[in-house]
Amino acid sequence: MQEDNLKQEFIPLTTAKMSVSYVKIAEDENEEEPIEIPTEENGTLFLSSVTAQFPGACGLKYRNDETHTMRGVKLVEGVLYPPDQEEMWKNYLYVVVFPKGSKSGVRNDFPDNKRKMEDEDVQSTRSKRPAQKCSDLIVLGLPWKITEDDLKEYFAKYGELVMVLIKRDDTGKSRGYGFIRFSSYEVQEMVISQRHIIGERWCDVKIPHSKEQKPMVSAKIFLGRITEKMTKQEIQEYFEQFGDVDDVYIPVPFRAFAFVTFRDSNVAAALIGQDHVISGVSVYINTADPKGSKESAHRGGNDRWPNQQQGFNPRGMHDQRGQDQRFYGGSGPTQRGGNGYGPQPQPPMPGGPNAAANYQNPSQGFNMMNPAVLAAALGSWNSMLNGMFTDPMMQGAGAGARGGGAAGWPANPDQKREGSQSWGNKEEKWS
DNA sequence: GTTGAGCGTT
Repeated sequence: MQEDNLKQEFIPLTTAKMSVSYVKIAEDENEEEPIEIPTEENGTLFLSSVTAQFPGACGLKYRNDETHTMRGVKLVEGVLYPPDQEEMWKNYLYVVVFPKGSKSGVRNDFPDNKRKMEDEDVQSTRSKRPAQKCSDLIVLGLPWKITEDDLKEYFAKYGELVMVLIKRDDTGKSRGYGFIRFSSYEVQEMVISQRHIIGERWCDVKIPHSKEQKPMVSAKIFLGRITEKMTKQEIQEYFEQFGDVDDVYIPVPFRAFAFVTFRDSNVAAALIGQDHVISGVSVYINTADPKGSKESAHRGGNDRWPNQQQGFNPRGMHDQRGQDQRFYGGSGPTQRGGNGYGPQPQPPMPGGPNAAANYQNPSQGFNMMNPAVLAAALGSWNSMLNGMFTDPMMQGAGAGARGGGAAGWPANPDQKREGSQSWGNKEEKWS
């Protein structure tokens, strides 16, 4: 019978031998130029493939033909499933879904989409490397038998992993928890935001307690004396010259101040204490005081800054493939000399090397060669002379010690004692 | 050889 024929022709997803196809995806429906992303061989689409192009994405939706409403795409454990088993992804244009209230950032807040974003903006939007914001994550509730490979396999669906580790006792038995680390902060947030089933057990991924103290270096500055006429865009555009701006926040009942969050906390740090003129208005910059609400405008430079440890990773353990440690170029004046860390000779600052040396404690590896930071620092020259300069970097933050901890893939395969583990083969790219 | 909230070497 006909029906049987039809049935025979139907090939289940699992066994389908389909050639790789592409799915059109864009950030919104009106996008002129969608990106085509390849599916897996069975027709599914890894969310990680999507986040590779759209950092921070947590799903897909599309407008279906019949009801003309938006439909979400089925997502299970990082795998997106085509809406139709026969027609698969069809020719729909899929729209990226971002987590609610998440840092998809300033870019969506522009009132007029028509205005093309500046190159810098595009760069920061497309950048897949939010750099140093990732932290190790603890995975609780693991089945005893799970191995690092299993963990790796499970979480690789979400994004690029940089470290996987399962805690064991002396005998090699799993303690039922482990640590992982992603290279993308967006992925990290997404993974944390949901529960996971790993080997038949519910597992939670959290920021470990040992890390909670370090609230991610503050890249936020306080901006005082702004006027009501100033817009977010205006402020953002101004500060982009010093580095990528992640967010600008202006309290709604106007209160004459705002917050600007940079991508690089060093840029923020270098701006502290300065006066800037934006559209003819003199504004002043201070620390954002992340903690309580201490109205501290004039402090003698004892504001406690969160530890700077994560900022510059001396061993670069989480960037295996030379992800950029260079900073945002292009905006700063001169200086592109070395991209190294650590002790730098006094940068050629106008006005005297002594002051420069004073500005930076070389042992902290504060990188004055970063054009953006340098630019910001140059701007603070006046404030320095005025004695208003506060040096958050001088705090002995002890950048070493703990930072390099247990992260990184096992340096030597010998680490895998107790048979069941296997770091075996495909580790080239990880080591 | 067991167990099921927690928090990572050396």
